[in-house]
Amino acid sequence: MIEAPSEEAAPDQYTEEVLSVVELIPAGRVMSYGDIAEYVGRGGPRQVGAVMSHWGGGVPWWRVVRADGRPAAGHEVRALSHYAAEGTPMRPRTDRVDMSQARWDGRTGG
DNA sequence: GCAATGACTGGTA
DNA sequence: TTACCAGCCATTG
Repeated sequence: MIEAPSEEAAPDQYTEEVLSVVELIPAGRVMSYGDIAEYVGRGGPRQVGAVMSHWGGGVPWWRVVRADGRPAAGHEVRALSHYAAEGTPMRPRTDRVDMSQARWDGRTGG
């Protein structure tokens, strides 16, 4: 169930798709904007980011990072706290996620 | 239709 | 790692 963080207008089906994917990302794993865009099969990474910017407040947005492993702009510190709490594979000496391990393929392992 | 903007992506320096 | 450029898709003015 996706609900708005405030009395804003209801999201479109595309928005529900994106938010739904973000919600099913397991802890300790992440997905890039481009991956989600392909997962839903609609729009592109910019559209996913746009949806997150408006409705990301109701989903584990920190599990959505850029292709480089960097978290959302303006929320890096917030994301870092979650990564440490979920045991997300991070790169040493950097505040970025190890996409080589943290990148979720949309499957729980099988 | 054109120009500007955006929680993006890949290549090059 | 950071900075610049070109490409991509949709929204807004």
